[in-house]
Amino acid sequence: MLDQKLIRENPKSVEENLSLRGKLYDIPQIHKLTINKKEIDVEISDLQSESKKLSKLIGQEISKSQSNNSEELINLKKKGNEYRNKISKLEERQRILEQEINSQILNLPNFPSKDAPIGKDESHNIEVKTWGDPLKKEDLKSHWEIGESLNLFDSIKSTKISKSRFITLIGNGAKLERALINFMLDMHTKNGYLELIPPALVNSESLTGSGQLPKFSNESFKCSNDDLWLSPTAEVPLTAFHKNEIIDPKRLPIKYVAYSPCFRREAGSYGRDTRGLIRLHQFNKVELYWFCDPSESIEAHKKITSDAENILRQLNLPYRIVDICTGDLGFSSSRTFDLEVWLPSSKCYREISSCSNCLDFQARRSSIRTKIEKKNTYLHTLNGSGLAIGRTMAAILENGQQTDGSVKIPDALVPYFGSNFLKTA
RNA sequence: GGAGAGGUGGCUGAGUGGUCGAAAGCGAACGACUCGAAAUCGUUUAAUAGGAAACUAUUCGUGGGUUCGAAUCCCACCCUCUCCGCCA
Repeated sequence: MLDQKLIRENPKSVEENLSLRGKLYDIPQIHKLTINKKEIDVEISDLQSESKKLSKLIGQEISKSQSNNSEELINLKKKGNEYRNKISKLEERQRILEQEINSQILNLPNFPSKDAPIGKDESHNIEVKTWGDPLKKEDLKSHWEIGESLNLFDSIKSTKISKSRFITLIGNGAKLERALINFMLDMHTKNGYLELIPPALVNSESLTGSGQLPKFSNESFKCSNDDLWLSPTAEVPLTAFHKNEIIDPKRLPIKYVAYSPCFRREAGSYGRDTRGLIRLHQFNKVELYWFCDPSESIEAHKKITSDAENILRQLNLPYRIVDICTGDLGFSSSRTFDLEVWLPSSKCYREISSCSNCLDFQARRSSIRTKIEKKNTYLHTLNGSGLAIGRTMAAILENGQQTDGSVKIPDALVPYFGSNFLKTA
């Protein structure tokens, strides 16, 4: 959430900053509302002050005179009543304005960072680094072909259970999924992250706090009888974990790693990635999350990205890092580095992790602060996948495929998986 | 799901219509004493919004209501605890 005061006092700069995203936002409109509300705030405060003084006076008079319906008292009460009427009328207007302003501000995305490349869409994203040698050969199988031949998962049967875009992992497929989760959690906890397993269902307030609501209600599954949603990413419960808190600066940075299932409706993606493990309504993910001092978030962003990268290196999967341009940035993010893993069958890099610096955007929405020189200050939050499990499995299957149809398991994963190769049973 | 109890500052906990943003204690900070410390004594110690400041307003789970005036009375909701039921 953007700072209401900033919009009131500096609407031009807000508008300029947001325009980098390549969309129009009606800041003058909101600006007018905030000015209007401010006037009413002052007016109400003045009237309340008067009314409070009067009430005290009445109290004093009553205790002095013993009787409580002298003519003087009746007049004073009448005056008090007038105050009350005036105030409640103003408060009504204040409430409406507040709601209007709030709903508009909650729909404004974060400011893009000055360092993010300027551009309209993903074609303007910048590749900043590549690692490893992308496997380029003809006759390479897709991961879903490999999965089928090695009987690792079944999507057809899963449509009976649920619908399309769900998967059932089978035998070694299930075991590989489990191995990947454990491997990643171990790597990150050794590296200073505290492990959390948060609830998979989250309430509306939590989704609003991290930026999924109100704008993207279409992208999450909602429970019909409760104010609960299936969490689309552990970023949501992790942000909400410290909602409405003032965190001792000595505790910062706080670094969490969380395994969680993630649920996404994938509305509007009909026909894309319909096969395999790339785009599912339910997938597992290990998520990294930082709460840090505002002065340290740029460094933290580099660190969280390299912590995610570390997993890809350990697994020996070729990847690249992409600096997301202003027009392609997610709603809550000011700067994002995507990690993209090489998928030989489609001869391209696919996103496997998105590492974002949200600055104080989520912290303000969720009211998470720290003390800096005795002043309460919104801290900064960062998140990054470390990594998406399904896509990692897809990458291992495709990059590790052998001519005999088996798949080589990356060395670092062998202790977790229990053997060097995936073969037909 | 049923019955009961309760939600007050960093914590414990008093407060059932008036000067209560809230006693007392604990904790914390600072000062005195001390070579230093402990103990003791003294002072200070909630947040938010606005304001350069003085100060003003709001906040006793949340939202409404009654009243000149609400932590206190009324209504709705949320949450926690205990007991019963059900259950992995």
